[in-house]
Amino acid sequence: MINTQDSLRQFKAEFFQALAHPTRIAIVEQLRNGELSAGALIERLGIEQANASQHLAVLRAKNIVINRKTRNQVFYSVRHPLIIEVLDIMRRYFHAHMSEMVATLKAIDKVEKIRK
Amino acid sequence: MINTQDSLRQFKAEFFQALAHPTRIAIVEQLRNGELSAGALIERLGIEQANASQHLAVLRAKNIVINRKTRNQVFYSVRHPLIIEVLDIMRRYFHAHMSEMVATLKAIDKVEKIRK
DNA sequence: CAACAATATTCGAAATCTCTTATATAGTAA
DNA sequence: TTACTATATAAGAGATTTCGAATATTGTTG
Repeated sequence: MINTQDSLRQFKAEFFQALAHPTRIAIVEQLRNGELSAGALIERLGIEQANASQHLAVLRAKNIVINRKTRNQVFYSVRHPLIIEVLDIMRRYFHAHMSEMVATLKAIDKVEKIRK
Repeated sequence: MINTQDSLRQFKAEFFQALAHPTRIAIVEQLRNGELSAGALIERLGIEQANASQHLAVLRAKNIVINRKTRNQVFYSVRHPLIIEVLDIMRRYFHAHMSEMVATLKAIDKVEKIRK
């Protein structure tokens, strides 16, 4: 038996899966300030053309990016501003996380010094 | 050459990966209002004990949940409130997404009707 | 101690993901 | 048409994820 809750979780899981790769996160971040062509993305990220195209296909499949074809170029952009918002929260989370990790390392260091 | 940007993206990707499964999202959602024992989670989610334990291990490894052992039980809780915040944004994103999907379906439906 | 309860870990098979290489498609220009 | 540019897709190998079954660990109780 499948309910709305399950569908919602499935949806969220697929969304997270789509962003669960450094290259795809880099793509979305590059598109933060507006659209870029596939070629521009490839140049900025310094990755293989086929690889970039595959990652873009993943992001497209999950509706995280949309594309617009003009002449023989394809321009990509982030489909919804909330996606950028999620990444921003992640940055805050990362910083909070990092602070804690640094604090923990300092504490360990202190203990090490006392031991000597 | 590895820089902070890359580490940050790696970190974000691993975080997303950790949440990229319906069961793990369900776990975090169950822990939204406070800690629960592993047993309580298993009961609420209706999944295999070993499976739950494996998913909890993934969430632990990425510091998304923390645990506290008391007697012969283990109580889990979400480590950082920003994680809940991310899921909340996801809910908003989902709803925005759904509205668009419904709108699209209605539009298609309208076209279908006009055709007949 | 033995038996039990709660949870974690290991193992192996199936599914999924990621990368590189090769090829296909579509638009443009000569 | 042929050649070229930009992008997408297919195919296959290797890595990772996921699950259930079995087993291990740890704390409790009699």
